[in-house]
This record gives sequence, C-alpha cells and structure tokens, in this order.
Amino acid sequence: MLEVKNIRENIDTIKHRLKKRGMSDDALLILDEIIVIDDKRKQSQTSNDAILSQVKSLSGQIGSLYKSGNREEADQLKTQVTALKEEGSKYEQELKDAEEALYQALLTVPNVPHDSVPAGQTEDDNEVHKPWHTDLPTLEHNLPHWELGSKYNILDFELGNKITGAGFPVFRGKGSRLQRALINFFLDEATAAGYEEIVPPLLVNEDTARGTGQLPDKEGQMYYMERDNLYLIPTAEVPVTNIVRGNLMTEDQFPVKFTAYTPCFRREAGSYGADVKGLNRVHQFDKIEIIQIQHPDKSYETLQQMVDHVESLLVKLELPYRILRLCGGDLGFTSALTFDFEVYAAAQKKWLEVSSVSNFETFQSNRLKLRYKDQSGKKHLAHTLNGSALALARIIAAILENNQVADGIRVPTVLQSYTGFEFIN
RNA sequence: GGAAGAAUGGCAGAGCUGGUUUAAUGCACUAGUCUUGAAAACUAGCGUGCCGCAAGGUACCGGGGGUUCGAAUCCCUCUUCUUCCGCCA
Repeated sequence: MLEVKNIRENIDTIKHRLKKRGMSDDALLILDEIIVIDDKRKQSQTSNDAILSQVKSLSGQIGSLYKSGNREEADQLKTQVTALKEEGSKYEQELKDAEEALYQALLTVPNVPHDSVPAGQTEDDNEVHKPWHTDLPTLEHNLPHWELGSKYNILDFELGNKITGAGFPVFRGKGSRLQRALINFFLDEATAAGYEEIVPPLLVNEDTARGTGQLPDKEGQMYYMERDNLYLIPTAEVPVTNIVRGNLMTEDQFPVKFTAYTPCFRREAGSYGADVKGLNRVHQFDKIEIIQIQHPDKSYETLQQMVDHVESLLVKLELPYRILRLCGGDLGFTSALTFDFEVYAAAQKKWLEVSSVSNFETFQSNRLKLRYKDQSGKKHLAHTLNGSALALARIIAAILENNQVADGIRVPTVLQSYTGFEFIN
C-alpha cells in the first residue's frame, strides 16, 4: 500500500511510473481522488476533535457541579453536551467514511515500479537481464519428467489424483529422497549466507494474509478454512515476513535475514493445458524462501545479493538458466522490481520459472507497520525483499529431464552427499 | 471440549465502589550536575497514531460493540494467557 504522503509529494513521478504497468490516464485519476479523500479526512478530524474537546471540558464541569450540589446547573450543561454530541456524531461519521474510502482507494493502487523496470504488457515484454551463456542442451533421450517419473517409480500423479485430486503429485522412493536432498541443500546454502532458519505455521490468520498483501487482492489464490477463518499459505513469505509485523526497529538491526522451507498451496483456478502438465504447475509444492528486511538506502544492494545467491544455487545444480527483469505489465502488484529465474527443461524444450526475487520497498511495510528509528529518532518504513531459493517442483522437473541418460537419471554432484546415491534407475 | 481467573506504557506494578488519572510508583533508558574516570546521588526528559506552521488538540489501558453528561473502571462479545478437568500425537 502506498503512503498518502508519498502520493502527495511525488504524484507526477508516481503516475509516470505506474504507466509502465499499463495503467491508463483515467485509472491514474485515483491518485488525485486519494488526495481529495485525504483532505476530507483531515477536515473531518479537525472538526470532530474540536467538538470532543468541548464535550470533555463540559463533562468535567458537570462532575464538579454535582459534587458541590449544584444539580440544576449540571442538568443544564447536560442538555448542552447532548446537543454538541449530536453535531459531533456527524463529523465522526464523516471521518469514519473518509478513512474507509481512503483505505479502499489505496488498496487498488499497485506498487510504483522501479526506474529500471521496462515498460510492457505481458511476459513477452520481459527483458532478458542475463541470458544463458551457451547453446541450450539437446538430449539423446528426451522423455518429459512426468514420463520419467513413472518409468523410475519416483513420481506418481495418478496416485495424487486418487488421494486428493489433480495437482497434488506423490513422490516416492528416490524421488522423495531427491526432494529431501534439495530442501536440505537449499537450507544449508541459505544458512551459510547468514539467513536464520524459521519453521513457520502453514496456516495463517486474516491479519497476516493482509500484512503481505495476499488479502484482499489475491484471496482466490489461497485455500481457505472457513470453519476456523484461516488460510493455507501460498508461500513462506506470508508467515515469515509477518514475524516483524508492527515492529519498530533500530538501524543497527538491519539487515534481518530469514529463510524457511515450507510446502506452498495454490488454488490456481482455471489453468489448463501444456503449461500445467506434470510438475509445471501444481497445487502443492515445496519451496525454500529467503527474506530480508533492510534499510531503504541499502535495499537494492541487498536485492542484488539475493539474485547472486539464487544464481549460485543454479550454477551448483548445473542447470541452464536465465534471469529476466520483469516488465511493468508482468510485475506483481506489490513489487517495485522483480527478477525471475527460469531453468531450461530440455525434454519439454521449455523455460520454467523457479524463482522470483523482489524488492517491495515500503509497499509491504506500510501495511505491516514495519518501521525503524533513525539516529535523530525519526521513524521511517523499512524495505522488505524476498525470493525463492528455490521452488522445488520445477527444479526437480528440470533435473530429471536434463540429466536423463539411456538407463536412468544422474544426480547433480552437489546433491549426492544429500541423497546418498548418484543415480536414479 | 468443560470450569475458574487474568490481560494496564520497554519491563514490573497501582488504579478497577465511574468524575483534578492530563494512567501513580519503581526499574530500565536518554541528557545534565558532581567526579581524574566510573559507580552512587541529584536534576530533567522518557509510549504510539492522527490533526495542526506552532501553541496545542484528539484517540489508544488485549480486539470490537454498548450504557453514561463523563469509562482503564460498569455491561455484551471475541481473542489470548494461567490453573484445574476431559481428550490426544
């Protein structure tokens, strides 16, 4: 959520940048509207405060009058207060309405794209920030991962259908073991990079879902437990970033670095076709997330560190990858700048997104009320960042496809000490 | 799931028979005095949001609602915690 103060001070820059997201001039008028609503809000509060002040003072007088036995005069004041309160309730209602209208209006405005975000509408307009440096691999044996999964009995989609439904794959045997190996590898790498490991709850309440912006704009993406009013997390970002919700930090506490492994649950309603085949898009998958809370002056430096971290993982896993700088139209609602990582799945001949590393600047911290005190004691919103390091299901798809040979699948060297085997057959 | 009790500012802890409470007091913290330095002592300051150039105003005593001229204090409701009972990996 943007700050009204920021909108007031930088409305032209903000409008200019929001256009990169494809917002029309008409849609941008919401920003002018926000300022008008905020003016109204201030005005109502000033009027309301003045009335309350009078009521308070008169009530004090009534008290003393009763004590001194001056009942008549007290009763007279009472009628005066009653009249005042009636007038005040009008302003109070105005104030409430303005606050609500302001909140609703602010919710509709996405984050302001960073200066370096390319304009564009769809994923085709994303800029290849770092291309794959050599020829893409071609395979002698090129079964897609879903066929490899059943051939070696490590991945079973039919079984998932039986137990739960489409999009809930079952890993078994060496497939499960590979999964666990990746989780441990990613967590060890994150820990070595200074991230504190967290095991968060997988169900979150409304306040938490609102804090990171899943509510209200992505409500349909989450599984919801109506009976208990809880949401299954779509990513560890949600519970882990909320660790610092409402915190007032000091500058020397930066950066805060968290990592967490969690299953992620996504409803992803209405997606069908080749893109959702196999592990390409599922309702439940495992992911290791890295999260940082940083001083605004250093957050872009931090973003680069996180990008480097994710890149190092892909290098160690020997996977062909490329890095995209998302264009305005493809940028997430809450993000100011996002780099996507894609790995090449050689049998499908497709690029699969396996990580998304973003700087949210103050967009999340404004909703989270996450602030820090500078040396002069002034309070400012902190910056939040996060990235997948990495999303498992698609990484497994790529490993299976790219490493297949005639009679099995080679396990990447870096994982062998984790799996305890070098080959799946 | 059942019963009882509790929730106050960074912490501890008054207030809770409704009206100088603009929330006492202590600790912690910050600045100053004193000291060679430190400690101690003393003096002052010390929550958050919103409105205001400022002076100042206003709201907040777990969340929400209500009664009243006036609520930390009374009522309703929700949440969390503690103790006991039940169930249980």
